Order: sequence, then structure tokens, then C-alpha cells
Amino acid sequence: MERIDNTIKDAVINAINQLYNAEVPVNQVSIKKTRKEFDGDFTVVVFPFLRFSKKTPDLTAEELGNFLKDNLTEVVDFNVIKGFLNLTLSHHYWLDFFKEINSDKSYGLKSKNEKFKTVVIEYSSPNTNKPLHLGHIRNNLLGWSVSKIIEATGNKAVKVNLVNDRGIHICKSMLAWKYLSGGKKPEDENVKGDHFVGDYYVAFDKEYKKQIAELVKSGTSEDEAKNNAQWMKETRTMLKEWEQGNEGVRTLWKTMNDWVYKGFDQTYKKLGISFDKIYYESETYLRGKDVILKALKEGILQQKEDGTVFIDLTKEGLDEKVLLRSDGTALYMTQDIGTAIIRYEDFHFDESAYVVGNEQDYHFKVLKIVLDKMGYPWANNISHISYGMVELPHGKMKSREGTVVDADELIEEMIQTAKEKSEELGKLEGFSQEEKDEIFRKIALGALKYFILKVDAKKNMTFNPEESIDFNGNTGPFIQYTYVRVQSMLTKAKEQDISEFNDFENIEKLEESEISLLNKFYDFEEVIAEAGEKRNPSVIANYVYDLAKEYNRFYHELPVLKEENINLQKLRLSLSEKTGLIIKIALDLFGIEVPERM
RNA sequence: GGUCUCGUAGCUCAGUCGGAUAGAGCAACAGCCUUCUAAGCUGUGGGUCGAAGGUUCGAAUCCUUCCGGGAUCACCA
Repeated sequence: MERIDNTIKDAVINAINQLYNAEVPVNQVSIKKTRKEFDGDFTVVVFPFLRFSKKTPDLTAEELGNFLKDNLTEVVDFNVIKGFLNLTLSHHYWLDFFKEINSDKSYGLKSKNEKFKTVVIEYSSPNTNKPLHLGHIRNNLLGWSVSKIIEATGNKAVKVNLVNDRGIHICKSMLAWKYLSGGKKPEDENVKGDHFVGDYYVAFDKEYKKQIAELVKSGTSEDEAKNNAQWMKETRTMLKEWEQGNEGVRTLWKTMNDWVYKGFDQTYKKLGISFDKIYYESETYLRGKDVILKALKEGILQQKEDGTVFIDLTKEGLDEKVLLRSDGTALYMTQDIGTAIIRYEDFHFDESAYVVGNEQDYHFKVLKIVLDKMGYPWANNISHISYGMVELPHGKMKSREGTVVDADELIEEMIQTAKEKSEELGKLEGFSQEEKDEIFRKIALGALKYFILKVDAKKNMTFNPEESIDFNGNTGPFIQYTYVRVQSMLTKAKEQDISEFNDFENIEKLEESEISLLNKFYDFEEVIAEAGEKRNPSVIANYVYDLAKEYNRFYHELPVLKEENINLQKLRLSLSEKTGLIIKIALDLFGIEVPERM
């Protein structure tokens, strides 16, 4: 079935041709959803046509409206307000539309066709020296959701994680553990592995600062003190030993990373996210070094007297970018070049997307150019899904000031809040503790995920931990609640032996809130397409909130089970069921689960 | 300083490929549960869309300048 707005568009072009003997370019025809305060379903803006009609806006709209009414069976009425032509579609059209989508239980989702694109999407990308925090949560939720949306638009998403498992920061934790732990393991203290290792990272910083202070006191300059502090010197030695493959260092490194991975896995599991492949920087950085040295030989890159390898991007309006240190060791950019190449060999992607914060916009600009200059034709298919920072009411999160919102703690607090709220409402009597816990979990994560994903990804957002996250209004639980309402109604219908209700017929007239709902159903396809193009889940959040609100209005205004006209009852049950289905599908694109009761 | 980005109600955010009287939620206030789950619904108040110019029939939206916040310009990641 052709989308009706396209049908109208074609008809408008035809109308201008017939009425005014003129060809309108397609992009001049703007068909929009009619705003709520006016009558109608679709609105045609007639201002662009005045140069053809040579008449007033109102008169032009009038003539156009009459033409469309006469020539399109779907259009039964129109009104003109200040040059806006509002078209009303027949109830018959809406019923036909509904019957068509109603048979499609996965309405909104596209299946893969032959032309599908493979999109590799990197997200999460943690360092292994500290646990995940709120910023990572935004990253993880975005990566997961965008992957789901890419799949929903009929393409293939390959979810990959790049773990930054090597470098000076990990050595810091290792050194602190060596000196301070007395050989203790996470199990000994009943601490999650990532938190355990993170604590030693903090401990390192504390001791390091003390050592600097002591040196400064005895007359050393601050810069010198930073360099010469005992623990820093030892850490650098440790890094060198790691690169040389020193057995003891490698063993400790592996042990501590494994603790961290165990912790990460728990957090990922709680968040409900996963990966198709995990890359480790320790396994890709050498490849980066190789290709850089090769490119240096080919004259693509330059080298300074001290041995630094760099690329001159001043012509591109950027700077000189160093790709290898003077001592030949690898940098962040070095390994990212290596990883990108390996990733292409692994998947032959049509697009390689990186979900990384906007503080790295520059990095990805450079990465693309460097790979392009090195002659990789797929460099242009690299994209950066850049998202804004999560700020606290008083500013940025700072680990040194202890204002970092820890991911695990946040999730636990959300679950606690969901529990309190739920028990206060007392709707879950008769459920086992296990069932209740499962519902609390779904609500808590629904609240958290929706709260973060409803904000436009590229914008910075503020997170207020004191107020926590609301469960009323434009929130995940509100949408879940709407779903639950529908399920409750469907259950009651079944109890009344109404099991088949998609066969409604002989309906002459639809109520306003029914048409509004159908209009929302109509929008769903476009919304998913837009979210896919923009790589932005918030488009879907706005939509599903509107849908839920629209349904609640319908629910209050019209009887469903109590409706005596059997066909109307069936129609309304079908509308309810469809609303529930769309909510479920939309929320699933966020990784939000729906409870059956709450 | 160069580059990028953001600035919409007290707060958090929609709306930004130009379209009607700029919308939601929270917070405040007033109503609605003997009737399909009140985590809901209805209503009231709240705005010089950072400022000034410009383009246009029409600007929160596009252009210029300015003001204010943030990011980035590392041999950190």
C-alpha cells in the first residue's frame, strides 16, 4: 500500500498542473501532519504555489482542496485556515489502513533485503583500570539501541567492543596492588573485580600525590617531582617490561584484567547489552605500528629528527598529528588505525561506526583522513556517532572529586526506588518475591534507559542524582504502564471469552481519539526510518511517548470492554492490542523490557 | 587565540532539511477512582526561543556580528 502522504503529494502536483498549467518541483510540496488544534489529518502548505496560481493563499487552497476532494477517494473533507489546507481522510481509509497493518505483527520493523548494509558499530570501549560510570552507561545504551535500530531498518549491525587493556593506567593499578594488597583478591573482600582494581587506581593516585608533595617540600620543582616520584618511575619501568613481555608483569596484568572483565560482564548483563566481537588493544596496536612504519617508508608520513612519526594535516586545516612516539611506542591513534584495518578485514563493512563522546570529534576526523591518505578506500565509510557528555547539576563528573556516578550503584538505586514506589502503590500482591524482583528490575532499567535515550544523543545532558529519575510523566515506567494497561484489558477480554477481535466490520464512524491513535500508528514506520538515518534513538522516544499519551486519552474517553456494540468493542480491543505491540517493539529498540503487570 | 558545539517556561527536555497561536514532563495550583490498573486523565498559571541585524510571503529554525557556557587543538586515552 502506498503511503498516503505520497499519494497526496502526487495528487497535489497533478492538481497544480491541471489547475494552473504548471510543473511544481517535488521538493516544493510540503505535506505535514495536521496540528492537533485544527481539524484534519494532513496539511498542505500552499504558499509555494501562489506564483503559479496568481491568487490569494485562501483561494488557492480552496481550489486545491476541491480538486483533491474530487480526485482522491481518501479525501472526504478539507478546511482552509490562513493559507493552510487541512485535509480530512475518510474513516474508511483509516480502517483499511488499520486492517492492513494489523495483520503484521512486527509492523514497523523491516526485514533484510538483498541490498542490506553491514554496519559495524563500536561502543562501550572501556579502560580496564576502573569500573563503568554514568558516561559509559550513555555510551552503552546508545550503542545497543542504534544497533537495534539499524537492524530494524533492514540492515545488519555487528556490535563490537574495543577494550583498552594496556597502557600506563593499568600499570598504575598493578603497582598499587603489588605494594598495598598483601596479595588479596576480589573474592577475599567480596568486591566486584572492576571496583577492586579501580580502588587500587585511586590508591595509586593518593600515594603518588604524597610522593610529589614530599619531593616538592625538599626543593624539587613540581614538574620534576611528577616525573621523579618513586611510584611513577616504577610504573614506567613496569610498562616497559610489559612491552618486552616480562613474564611476571604479564601474569599480573592478565590476572587483574580478568578480575575487571568479570566485573564488566556483570554490569553489561545488568544493562542487558552484549557484543558480537571484542577487540583488545593489546592485540591490535602492533598492527597499527606496522602500517605506520610502512606508510613512512612510502613517504606518506614524515619523521622528525628525534624519531617521532607524524602526519602533516595543516593543509586540511588541522595540525601535525603524531602517530608514533619518538621511542617508537604506540599511541591511541596508532592502535585505532590498526583496529580499523583489522575490522575491515574481519567484516568488509559498508560502514564502520564509532559510538564515542564528542570530546573525540577531532580524533575521528584525523583517523579518517589518515586512513584515506594511507590509501584505504573504505576510510570514507567510517562514521563517528558523537554523543554529548553527561553532566551533574554542579558540573562535570570528576573522579578526583569523587563526583562520579558509578554504574552499578546507580542501577541498584534505581531498582530500590522502583521497589519502594511499587510497594507504595501496592499493586503486586499475590506475586512471588522472584516475580516481583523481576518487575522491579524491568521498571528500574526502563526508567534509566528511557531517561538517557530520550535526550538527543549529540547534546550534553544533565543528570540529577538527588531527584533521581521520575516514574511519572515522560518516563519509561509511564510507557511500560500503558503497555500493562493494555495487557490487563486483553486478559479481561479473554476471561469474558472474547479471544478473536480482529474481525471487526460494519463500522461507519470513528471517534476522534481513535483516528488520533491510527495517525500515530501511521507515523511509526517513518519514525524508525528517521531514527536510523540520524542514528538517534531519541526520535523513537518522542514518538512512543506521544503514542502512550494518545492511548491513555483514548482509554479514558471511550469504553472498550464495556462497549455494547460488538464491532466497536472488537475495533477498540484491536487498537489496544496494536498499541501494546508497537510500544513493545519500540521499547525493545532501546533494550527496555515490558512487564506484564506493574 | 584557531576550530567545533550549545543557549527555548523556575528545572529537565521536544520542536531546528523555514510554515499556523513555540510544545511536553517535573515543580505549583484546581478537579476526576461504587465503572476496562489513578505509575493515569482534565484544567490553570508560567516564554522579548541569549542579543542585534539580514534573507523571506513567512525565522526558534537559514546567514552575519556580538554575548554567555562547553569541547578540542598532547609523544593522555
